[in-house]
Amino acid sequence: MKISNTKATILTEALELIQLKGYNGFSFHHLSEKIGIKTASIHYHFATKGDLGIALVQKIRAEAGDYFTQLDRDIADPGKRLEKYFNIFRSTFENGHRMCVGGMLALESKTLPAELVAEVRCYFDDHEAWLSKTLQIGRKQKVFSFNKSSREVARNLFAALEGAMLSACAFGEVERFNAAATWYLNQLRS
Amino acid sequence: MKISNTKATILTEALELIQLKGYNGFSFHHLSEKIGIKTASIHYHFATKGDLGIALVQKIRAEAGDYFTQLDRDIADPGKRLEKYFNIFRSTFENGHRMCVGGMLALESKTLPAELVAEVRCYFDDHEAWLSKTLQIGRKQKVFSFNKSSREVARNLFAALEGAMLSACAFGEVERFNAAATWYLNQLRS
DNA sequence: GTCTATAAGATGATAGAC
DNA sequence: GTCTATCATCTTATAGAC
Repeated sequence: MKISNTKATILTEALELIQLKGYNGFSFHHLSEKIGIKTASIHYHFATKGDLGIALVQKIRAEAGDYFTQLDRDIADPGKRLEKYFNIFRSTFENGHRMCVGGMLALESKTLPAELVAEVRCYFDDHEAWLSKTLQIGRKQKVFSFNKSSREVARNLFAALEGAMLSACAFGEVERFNAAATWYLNQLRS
Repeated sequence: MKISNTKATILTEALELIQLKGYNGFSFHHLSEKIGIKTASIHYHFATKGDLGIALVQKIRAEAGDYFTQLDRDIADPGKRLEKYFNIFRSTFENGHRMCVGGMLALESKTLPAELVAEVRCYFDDHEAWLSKTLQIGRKQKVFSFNKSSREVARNLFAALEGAMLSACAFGEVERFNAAATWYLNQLRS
């Protein structure tokens, strides 16, 4: 689907603001100053703040889906594939110490509109489903080794990755993410 | 140190609000309604919202310190000690799906006063230091097994626990915390 | 599509009476 | 210590001109 320039810019800047300050930590005014547009104009594109949040998560979910397809197509080894997947998070943090938007919104769940919460859960589902599939393939190829179901391990791994991002954010240190991610990966390798 | 009744009540209710909605998701008005006191009265006890946050983290740090002492004294086996430590997080979540306050504030760091951020980092340091000590003892007793320094593993483990809480909060499911925590623990056991 | 103007409520904080 | 009253500011959102 084609999205107008302004609409896309709003989503891009809103993403950064949420990753840095959270949904409750940014306002239409912050957005308007970053973009150089009045708050009323933002409301033209997104009726409410909740609508903006929903559109934002839908957009990043679609982008993640495309990236998953790309990883599956371009990288044969499930181990390398997983490493490359980890880079999404690392790059996010390296780009101004941003948090994963899904994890950020997850912690703010109790203050968000229900439809946005639902979208955030779909975000988790997407990642966990891809991880599950990748882990399963890797186990079949003897690249990974684990006892529980791939679905459960995927959940644990994704949770751990979110925690690694949180820890990195707490101190502003990428190294915290890297060390944790490496540890998790080594636990899974055969 | 002795803390007046009202002051203690404010801290107790503020803790719940932050664990549920985050620092930016709660207001003095929310607090005042829960406690049955006017917002002006809260300002008598804590000059600013930041001061309230700082006092709150200092209080829970002190309580955690007491609990660490208690665990070290009462539970001989490092494995059991760690399991019991995990219960802090489990109970927190089971009590109304609350997030760990340290992890919540960590993600809001970029919107918090500097002194509060420093306090949050001390909170992380406290937990990681105790975990490091416990892991080291456990390794000496062949209860745990790991290659890296106990300090690094402690960081990875604490990050993973925060992630497990985040994941549980995302879906409102304790099981997500339990499954992740069990997995982490099994990775460490000899 | 974007603007000005404005509404209506929330928010952190203070002054001064009781 | 707690209250009423009040403040300045911020926040989401709308109406209507351009």
